[in-house]
Amino acid sequence: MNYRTSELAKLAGVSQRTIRFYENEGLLVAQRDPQNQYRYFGTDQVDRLQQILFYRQLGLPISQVKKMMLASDYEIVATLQQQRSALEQQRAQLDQMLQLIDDTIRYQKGDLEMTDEEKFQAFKEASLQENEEKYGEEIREQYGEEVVEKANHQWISQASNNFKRFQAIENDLFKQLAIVAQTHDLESDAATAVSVMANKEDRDADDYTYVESEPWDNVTEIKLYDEDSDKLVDTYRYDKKNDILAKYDDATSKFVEVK
Amino acid sequence: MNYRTSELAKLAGVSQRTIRFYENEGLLVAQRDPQNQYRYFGTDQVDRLQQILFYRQLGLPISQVKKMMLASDYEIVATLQQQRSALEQQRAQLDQMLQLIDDTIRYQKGDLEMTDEEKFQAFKEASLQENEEKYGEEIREQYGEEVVEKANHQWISQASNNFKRFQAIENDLFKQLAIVAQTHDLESDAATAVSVMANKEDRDADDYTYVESEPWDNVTEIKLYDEDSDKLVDTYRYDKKNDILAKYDDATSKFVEVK
DNA sequence: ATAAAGGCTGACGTGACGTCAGGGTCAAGC
DNA sequence: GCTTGACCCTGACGTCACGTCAGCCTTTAT
Repeated sequence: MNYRTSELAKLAGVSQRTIRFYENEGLLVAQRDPQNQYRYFGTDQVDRLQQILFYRQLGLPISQVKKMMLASDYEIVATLQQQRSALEQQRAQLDQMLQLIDDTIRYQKGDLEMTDEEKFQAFKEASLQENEEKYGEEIREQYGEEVVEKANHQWISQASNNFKRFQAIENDLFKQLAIVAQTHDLESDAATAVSVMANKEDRDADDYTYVESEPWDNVTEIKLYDEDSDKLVDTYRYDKKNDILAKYDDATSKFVEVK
Repeated sequence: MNYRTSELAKLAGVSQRTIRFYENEGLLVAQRDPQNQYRYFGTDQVDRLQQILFYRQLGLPISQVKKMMLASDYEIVATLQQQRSALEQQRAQLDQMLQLIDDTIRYQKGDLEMTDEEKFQAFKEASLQENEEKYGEEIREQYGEEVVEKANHQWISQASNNFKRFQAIENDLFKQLAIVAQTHDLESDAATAVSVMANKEDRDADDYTYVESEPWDNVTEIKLYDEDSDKLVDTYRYDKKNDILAKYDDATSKFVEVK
């Protein structure tokens, strides 16, 4: 059974360009129709392509894949193990980034119950300690004191920067949200404001409320109540992942995207 | 305090190229010495650079970073949330890869304890067409939950491929090349055979030999020796990319295209 | 016979820089 | 004053794994 470029591409779920690229690189071998230069791939090439995609999936660069296709079992396992530890390292880095974002976002939560000084101190200490406990030893062993000190310094500095920024939020965000709730003006700026607020805990105010949500929840429901009657006015859903704000429409009983 | 390019670079732990790149992109602003065009960065730019690197560390592309530097606090937090879920997705993918590698290594290690005959049995039973019918559809799908099965299949598949190649050599190509070497008939079919053989390791035979070559080498040199005298008879060069077979001409000391 | 569909080969684009090459500038030592 | 070496600058090309044309030829369907 012979496949043409497009067929093999469809079979493997990759683009034709990818097939031709692999063939050019020597990873796949095609027979050519002498008449029109069309490529024809045999069944063996289907397996080969599978093999290639398998290695690519693991994040190996093409150059490595080439070697893998010729390597002995032993070499293959060795490379896989190497790749494993590389991926593990990447995962640790991702965890660190997630922490960084969470810390940055969560910072707003405990905000209100502390004085500015306390907040800053707590943030500073917590972050540093966490980082130290988690990664301090490893990093120190690997890179030495200086780099760690420098990293810590940068962290504090960064925290300070972020803190300053959130101070700005502190000063006017709540006011803005109050305005949003009153005017029901949920266009661009307001929508964004709501999305920010959506990360807060349950809160009561005269004229609005919103459900609790963690930073990692992808969809948040926000309910707006009338100032006096305490009656539900509107329900919104914010999809953080796709940055879509939708409003509940009573008529159709569905959520309709806002703006 | 003003920093020069190299100083700022050292301070932030990035390359000079990075600094200049950011300045070109408008992310950093430098004053220039009118005499020599040297860049000078103020302390505000140090903060800015830190901010940039913070966002870059979170994996945001430069285009996003640009927006972030101008965005309101609300928009910044919203973006951070989006980025968080993106990073989480990446982490899930990494976990999947790690699992995939682990399973593969486990399989491979178990595989090593199998005798060659057992291996042979494993793929002998399943013909290629069967494999294709069985797994052809699955190929189209993204690697999902049946990742392990597929990985295992691929290992068998690879073993099968190796075996088939070996079989092909023994049964057909080797003899073909022998014929080629004897008759010196290097027309199309022969050329193809040679090109296939060129992908194999060094081998000795009575009447031919060929140099080692990787599949991605574009030009392969093939040397043919006399059966008895072991004397070099001809040297060929096969250009895979352009599918040109050339023969070394002693008279002109050049390679001349065959056919 | 014509049009649509599909194949081919270049060749440029992507992102965030790394890495020259070629040339000007500056401080120090002779 | 001159050389040396350490800096600085600006293009411009290289990286990686393809995506995306553009231009042209062939096959297939109507």
